[in-house]
Amino acid sequence: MGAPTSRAAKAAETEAALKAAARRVFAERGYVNTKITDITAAAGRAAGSFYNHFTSKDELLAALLTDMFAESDLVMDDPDHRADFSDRSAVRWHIAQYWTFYRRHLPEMVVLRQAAMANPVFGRRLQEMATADGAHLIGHLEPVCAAGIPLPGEPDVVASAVHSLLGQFAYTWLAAGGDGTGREISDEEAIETLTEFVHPGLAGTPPAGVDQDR
Amino acid sequence: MGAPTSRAAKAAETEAALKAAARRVFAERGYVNTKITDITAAAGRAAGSFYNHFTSKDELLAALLTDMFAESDLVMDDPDHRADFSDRSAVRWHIAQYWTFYRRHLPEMVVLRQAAMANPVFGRRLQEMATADGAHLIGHLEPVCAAGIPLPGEPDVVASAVHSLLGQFAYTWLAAGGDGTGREISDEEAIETLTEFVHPGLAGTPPAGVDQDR
DNA sequence: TGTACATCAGTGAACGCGCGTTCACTGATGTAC
DNA sequence: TGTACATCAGTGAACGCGCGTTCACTGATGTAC
Repeated sequence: MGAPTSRAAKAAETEAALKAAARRVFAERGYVNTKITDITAAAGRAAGSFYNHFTSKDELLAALLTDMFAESDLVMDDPDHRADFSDRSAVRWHIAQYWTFYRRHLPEMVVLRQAAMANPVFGRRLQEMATADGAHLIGHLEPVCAAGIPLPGEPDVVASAVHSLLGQFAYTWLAAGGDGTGREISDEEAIETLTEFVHPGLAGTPPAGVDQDR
Repeated sequence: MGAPTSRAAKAAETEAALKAAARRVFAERGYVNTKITDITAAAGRAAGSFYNHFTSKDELLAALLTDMFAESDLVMDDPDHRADFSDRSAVRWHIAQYWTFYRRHLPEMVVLRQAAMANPVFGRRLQEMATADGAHLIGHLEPVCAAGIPLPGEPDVVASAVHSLLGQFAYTWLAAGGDGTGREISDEEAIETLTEFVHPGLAGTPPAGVDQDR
């Protein structure tokens, strides 16, 4: 920020301004409705400036995604990361990570979803994300299987179900304005409800509060 | 079909041909990537013909949705429709209905999703669908609550979670080509896994196969 | 340190492609007498 | 039943808007001597 001196610094600043502006404008109007001049205008630059940094809107999005994935790799290295999904707090931790990650990267997540529908390249990108999350999840389901607890189905299908639930639920409440009744949801309530909903099905335990000796 | 005689019949046939062509082309290229001339070409008509029947692509989509919702109202009147979600087969029936409906109306469901992201009118339409499904679901959760079984959260949030799961899972496997591993899924496996995943969390019962007296 | 030239980020008016939309025309169906 | 005219679905070439993209230009930063 401020007044950059060197050329490289000025260029970097403009590029960052374009990215930041794109995140804001994407969040407001969505990907397809955003014109390149909307981005440059929001960044306070001339239209032509865009092409000094990106060849297209798609490439700008790809750059935003690269930034995002770099961060997501860091999250997975957190020492609180525990493996056994029969442990409720391990499930909760993962759900909380997903939820807060989604919130932090709302523009990217929403736009990726949108771009995936129009452009196969981003479609594959989104699918790869799902595959990676799935593989990770399947790893955590191993201890459950090993304990002889029956899953609701094949591990990969169960993983995809969990991923579907988290992804769409987060999109609905964080991006699409909820269920249409005007209700809002707190992070706490979202994470708690999802945990309570997912955990019994995965860990083979009855939901909290159900009488177990009858 | 064949050679229509009256003007009205000919017009109706063209309109039907445009709708049918739109469904096909939408399914192939998606909504935003489909040009009006793609639709007319697929229907074997001239470009100008389109405007005798619809003022825009959006209006054509609205017409397709109207047809679809008319059918969805019928489905709900099925006599097999049972209310108590502590009954596993009632849950399964609803999931099966949703799944097969999604499959039958794949083009509409996919396109609505896509259009909802670019056009607030369709965004509201999709939200209304979710609200209606939610209200319906909440009705079925009443008996569960009445039996003193704790739900994973507030009924409206739980309803939205179920809706999220079904909607995204169906989209993933029916429209987006699965989880990226090339795996396919049968109707039977999808419905069974979803039921097994959802039912324990809703009905307060442990998943099938878990030893209950320990 | 100073001067002359080169380079490069940024500018914004202008260009041009793609696609939605129009409209004069055609030929078939409907109506009047 | 026949003729003359009106209506209307469909046609497709042409028009024009919107927006992505270019490019000659500006002024500041960097380099050579």
